[in-house]
Amino acid sequence: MEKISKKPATIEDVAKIAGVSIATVSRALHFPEKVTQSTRKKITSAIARTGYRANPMAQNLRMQRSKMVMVLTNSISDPNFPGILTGLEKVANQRGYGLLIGATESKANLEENYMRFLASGMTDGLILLTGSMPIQDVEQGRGNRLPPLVTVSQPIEHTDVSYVGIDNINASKLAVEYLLSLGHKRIVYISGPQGDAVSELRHQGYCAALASSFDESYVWKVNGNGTSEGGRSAIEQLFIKDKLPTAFFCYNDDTAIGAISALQSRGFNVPRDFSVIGFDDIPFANNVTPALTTIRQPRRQMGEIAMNHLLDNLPDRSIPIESALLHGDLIVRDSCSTPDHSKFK
Amino acid sequence: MEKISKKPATIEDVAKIAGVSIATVSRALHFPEKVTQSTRKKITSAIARTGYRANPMAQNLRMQRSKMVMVLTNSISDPNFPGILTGLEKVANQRGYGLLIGATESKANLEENYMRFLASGMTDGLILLTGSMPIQDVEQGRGNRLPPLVTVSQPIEHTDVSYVGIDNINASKLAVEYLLSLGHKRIVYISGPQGDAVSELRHQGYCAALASSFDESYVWKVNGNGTSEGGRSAIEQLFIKDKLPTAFFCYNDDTAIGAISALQSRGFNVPRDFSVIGFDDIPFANNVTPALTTIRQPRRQMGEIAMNHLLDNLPDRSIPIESALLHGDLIVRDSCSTPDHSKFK
DNA sequence: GTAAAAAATGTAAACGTTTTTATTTTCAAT
DNA sequence: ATTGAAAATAAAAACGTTTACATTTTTTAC
Repeated sequence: MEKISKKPATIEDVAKIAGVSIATVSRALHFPEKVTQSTRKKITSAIARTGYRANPMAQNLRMQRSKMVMVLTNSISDPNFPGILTGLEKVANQRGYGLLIGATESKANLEENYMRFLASGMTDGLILLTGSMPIQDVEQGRGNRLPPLVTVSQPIEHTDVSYVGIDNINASKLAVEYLLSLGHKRIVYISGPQGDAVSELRHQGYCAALASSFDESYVWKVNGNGTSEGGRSAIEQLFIKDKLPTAFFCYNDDTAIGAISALQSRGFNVPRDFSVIGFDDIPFANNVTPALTTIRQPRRQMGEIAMNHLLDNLPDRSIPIESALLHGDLIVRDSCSTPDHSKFK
Repeated sequence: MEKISKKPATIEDVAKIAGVSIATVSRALHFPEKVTQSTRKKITSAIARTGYRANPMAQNLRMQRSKMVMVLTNSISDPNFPGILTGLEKVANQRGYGLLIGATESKANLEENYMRFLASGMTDGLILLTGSMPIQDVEQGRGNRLPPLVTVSQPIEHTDVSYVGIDNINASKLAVEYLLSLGHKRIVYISGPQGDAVSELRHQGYCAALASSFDESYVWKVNGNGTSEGGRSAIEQLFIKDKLPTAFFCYNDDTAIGAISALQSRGFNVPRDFSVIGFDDIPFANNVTPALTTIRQPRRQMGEIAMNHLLDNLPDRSIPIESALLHGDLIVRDSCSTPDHSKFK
């Protein structure tokens, strides 16, 4: 039995046992080539004997860093969040960083809390999923600015920060073109929340796809809010009109699922009577009936790219503002088919 | 304009401006009553002028703590995870702690990584969702044991640690009794993964409910694996037999959804032909057709209780081992009805 | 064998706090 | 006024590292 001390071993204990100075121990750990083989051997055996682990707090204080990255989201329950987080976590862990998570619930006071946290230097970097730049505490111009950051999924308007996400315009175009290729002519876009930047982009893609086939009179938008409830009420809203579309392109899968549910409770069959296409490919898209045709977001990959990008640029804060636009794949399942022209007109 | 220095202000800057020693500044911050009103005023104004924020790294080093809690899960994509995490995060944030997340993906090497991290003192506490005690590095009896921990959702066998979860036995009993009350007699339990402790408990609850009505000959278990695929294949497996049940009590909602999907593709209607009840009340349980009758786990609340319990006992490590068993509520939706005795027998 | 250069190691100064101990100031009681 | 206690403050010692600088040891070249 070694000496049974309650306190964990320090670098000093190791140095004493190895018969060298603490500086040499530190060097042996960080620059093994700068230390003679023989002393290196003594040190490693001393480390083994003591079970020494460098105290990260002391390291962080000395090196003015934290080895922590914070990821800030509006809601942990966002269906896209787990996938992205998985990617973020994987590379953070690989590269020796801890991943802190924060949820603002879109509340200003919570966001402020996290800003304090970030400004205090407790994090080396920030991954933003909130879609908006956090309020900067203007009073404190001093040194407590935000750390280097990368935004993911939700672009931030008119700001010069790195962004990782998918090419919403082209992905949406892909979806709508698929509907067109099935023969649909009257396609409604059920939007996300009002003013949502991503919803706007997806609408643009929708328009672009229609533009190459028809004229403007075909673009047709109904407001949702990003939830299944929103999709449901969009359908209700639409059924007041006399003219109906044959297909729906939805802001996201939740919306699509709500829309399908509303159509079904009105006695319609999807995809026979109406085609519905979603966006995101959330885990449940495949478990819903009919299985949802949708656009897949490579969530995990987005997380990995974002974290790598952030970490790459941590040492020298010379972050080259850069956007990675991944492309979304069309996942064909069972919620779309050719329109039944005989039925509606 | 104040002096525009790049570095954030330290306690020393504040002390200098206020004309006192750094000790007094520290005291003014932590024990305001121990400092004269007049000097307190000088100090607070100096703090305001400099925009001083205590450096948490230095505090942590000095105070031998980290103000961090790690939550370790097998998979971030577990449908129960976001809810629990939301609760954990909320109170951690409220109480000034950072929440680190780690995903083991059930891989030993990753788990080892996190163990190193934990042992290094980078975390003051641990929330375990993995359902198993992490492998302790036996070589290092020294000081790097695990921090205080609380397990959530997944109980850990024969170990004396605090646990927060729901009363699986009684909740399952509730579910099965509901089926019995509808008139079902032949009820199958579709289990979770082999050897899963929670699945075992739910099976016990199932048995208990049957025991009060019938004899043992009615208990009837089919193996799933906790995924919708598992639920699907359990159904297939069952249909080889000549005798069929009228209702299914499933280990979890994923399993139930798979089972329903399998029944539907065989042309049956749920709940007319078969009743299916799930467990968890995952977010999608309400969006599936038919909307799933299930047992709700108060995930958020579980997270809150667990984190409060952990944090309460951090100062003095006198953790009283304590289990909080919440009760699960039956959420009646559309996947169960009275059995159609005329049809099957 | 010696001087110079190179390599290895040691010393000590940070990093920014909290807290123990020592000192000064205030105040009450004589 | 003087003493003693109490209250407020200051000085200094941690906490455990990394690293610039100083010193010693080894190697190289003559």
